[in-house]
Amino acid sequence: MDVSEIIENISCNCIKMQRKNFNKGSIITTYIEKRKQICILLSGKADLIRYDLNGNKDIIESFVAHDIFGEAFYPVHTNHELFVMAMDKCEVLLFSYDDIHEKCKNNCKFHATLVSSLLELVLEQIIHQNTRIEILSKRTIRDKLLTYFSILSSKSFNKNITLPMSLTSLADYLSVDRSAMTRELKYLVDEGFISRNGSNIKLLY
Amino acid sequence: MDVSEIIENISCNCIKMQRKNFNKGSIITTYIEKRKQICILLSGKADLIRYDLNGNKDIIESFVAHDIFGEAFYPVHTNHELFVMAMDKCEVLLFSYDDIHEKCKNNCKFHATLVSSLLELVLEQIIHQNTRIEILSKRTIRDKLLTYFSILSSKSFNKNITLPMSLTSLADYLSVDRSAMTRELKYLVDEGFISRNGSNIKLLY
DNA sequence: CTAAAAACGTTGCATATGCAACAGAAAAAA
DNA sequence: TTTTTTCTGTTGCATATGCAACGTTTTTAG
Repeated sequence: MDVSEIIENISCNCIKMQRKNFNKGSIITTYIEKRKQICILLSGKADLIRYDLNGNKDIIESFVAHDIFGEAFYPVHTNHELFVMAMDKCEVLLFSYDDIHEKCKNNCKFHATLVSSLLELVLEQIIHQNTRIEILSKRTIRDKLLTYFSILSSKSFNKNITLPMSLTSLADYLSVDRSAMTRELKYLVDEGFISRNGSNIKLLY
Repeated sequence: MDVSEIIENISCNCIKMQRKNFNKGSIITTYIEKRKQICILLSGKADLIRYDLNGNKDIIESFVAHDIFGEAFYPVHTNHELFVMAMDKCEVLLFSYDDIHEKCKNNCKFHATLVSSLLELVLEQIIHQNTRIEILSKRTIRDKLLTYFSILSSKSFNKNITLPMSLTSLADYLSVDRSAMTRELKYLVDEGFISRNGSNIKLLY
């Protein structure tokens, strides 16, 4: 079962699922006091955001269709306020992990397959996170960029890649200063590691 | 069902599971060509290791009992060699995600509960990773340390914390230079943010 | 179309941090 | 025990990078 089938089977009466629509800019959920909530983004784009102690906005994660998120994925003692904001018109499936985890009274087929497809979605999520960790654990902007590029490149089997986000967002994703990143991009071009035309980048190594 | 129950029920005949023992220093698995492998560490300690292009050893993750790992959690196009090495005597459960994911022919109870408890293990894993990402995305050593400390502190509800690993390992976990980290620790003491006695640290803020 | 907002490219400067090297302390192995 | 290995604390130095500031270009909204 894939996500679309989950939606079709939403009628299952042992699990309380909500399907909601959100307009751009509205809050889909906050990570406060809904410990077991899980959300699946059916369509649209949404960001997991925090304002840190200095008041700076951090985009912690960006979600697209079929991504899974929710307070269930965060430690109990999350000391700063996290919330997910719709960056576009969004359609979201919301439910509680408790409902999934408890044994289904009706032993319904839907329940079992839902758990199974959830597991699959979550595995996807882990892969994303491992990728992110791999990049973030590089110590220089250069290494972060090159690692990011080579992951993009190996995904598409192509030395020519197109950045899927703005440079501003990329800097945020890599957790580096935007201007420092631009500078490093220039160096990479100057030293012949890459060529670049806007967001089209060619790996020359 | 928790992990120990999984082990007891290993007799399930629809899923091929192996239970193996490893001595300190031996390779538990490599992340090459076993795309769907999942491992559960039943006891012991193990590290996910890579030698990067410069020949430097990277400890990407450290696993303890009940942690879950395997190539299934990594992107298909992992261009560097990853392997898991036992850091102690280890007991490991190995199986393939394919076996889990395919519909069980016998519709056995074990299969369903295994998927369910796997989901739980994987959720734990995601929480760990989110924590790691939160720390790694801080831009200074100071912020990484303080974030790490405050997470430790909120877990134990105590301003006095004991580092659960050596400073050398911590520097690796935070992806920073060890000597630079020691220096920053000293600054934090000097400026009155923390007091420290070996690996016992008291948060003064 | 026009106005507003966001993204981009650039630069000077201060400093945080990686790196190398070393010696002493602590822990592990023999 | 003794020996060996790992961990720790420190420092000098070069440089990578955050930060602030600015004008220009591109995108979005009205």
